[in-house]
Amino acid sequence: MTGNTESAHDPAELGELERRILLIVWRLGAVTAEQAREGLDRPLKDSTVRTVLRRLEEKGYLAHSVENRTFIYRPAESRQRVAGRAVRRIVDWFCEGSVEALLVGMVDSEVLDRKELQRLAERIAAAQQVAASREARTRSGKEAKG
Amino acid sequence: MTGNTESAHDPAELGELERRILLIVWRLGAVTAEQAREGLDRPLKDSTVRTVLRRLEEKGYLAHSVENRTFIYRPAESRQRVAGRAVRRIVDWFCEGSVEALLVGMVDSEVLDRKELQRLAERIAAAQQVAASREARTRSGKEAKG
DNA sequence: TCATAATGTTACCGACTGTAACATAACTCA
DNA sequence: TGAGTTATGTTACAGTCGGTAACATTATGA
Repeated sequence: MTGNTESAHDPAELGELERRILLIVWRLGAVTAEQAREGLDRPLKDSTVRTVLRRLEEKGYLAHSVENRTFIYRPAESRQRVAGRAVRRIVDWFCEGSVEALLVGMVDSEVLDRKELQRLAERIAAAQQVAASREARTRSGKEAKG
Repeated sequence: MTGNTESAHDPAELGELERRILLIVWRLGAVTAEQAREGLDRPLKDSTVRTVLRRLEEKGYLAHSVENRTFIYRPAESRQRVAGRAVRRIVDWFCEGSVEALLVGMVDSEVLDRKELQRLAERIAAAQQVAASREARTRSGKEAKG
């Protein structure tokens, strides 16, 4: 392949098992390899699960701490944040950056129906409140961060 | 053919070159292998491009017709439709089916900012008009079709 | 020190993608 | 009609990634 410089991580790059395990971590908040293993429907070897957890950490989805010699994995990012980036990428790839075009397309392809749109509009109104207050808070309190 | 009528493919499964070529087809509407090749920034062999076009057709993104012995590739689905399905999948995977949760997450992760949300809300209003009239049209005029 | 419980390391296989060479068929024109 | 041109058909190979796991090593506690 030709040298690909960009792209930190990308949910699309996740395999099925990786995704399932990631979901488990999101659901439980913090897990040991053993707990993750138990959360699966299939019986997989301990080393398999650990490998996947490690890969997820390498990819930036998880972080771990050590507690009494045992790795505790936690999400490095929220589900929504990851999903949001994934959507952003799709928009960039397929809609030339226009979120609106995407939404229109979703309606057009009946991925979204009117009812959902209605609720969406309401949610957006609410989200705008959130965004506004977040912005304010960010400006006042989070200056330290770059 | 894989007699699978729906949800067979997934934009995330596209490689870089595949995606680029698909975008070219979407942009031009209909292309020959040669035209697609010319649309690329890199100089690739004709057979390479044809292979990718064929794979895209196998995956359901493109369809072709023959015109004077020459294959003309056209999109099998609109960009937006594909993007919409991709988003739907992300929502299903990462937000447990809640589009609203996704939107909120996008705001939360600053993938969407307030300005975009504003425009989005406007667009949604417009899209609702479209959806409404589409529905009406569908009910009244398209009855004849099976 | 030995058993136990963790983690570390390494590997293999299959699928997918990028990339292309080589083979074949059909059309055109002299 | 035969050859050149132009298109498609077939096949392949190497690199990467994800699923899966065995085996090695280290630390802990009795």
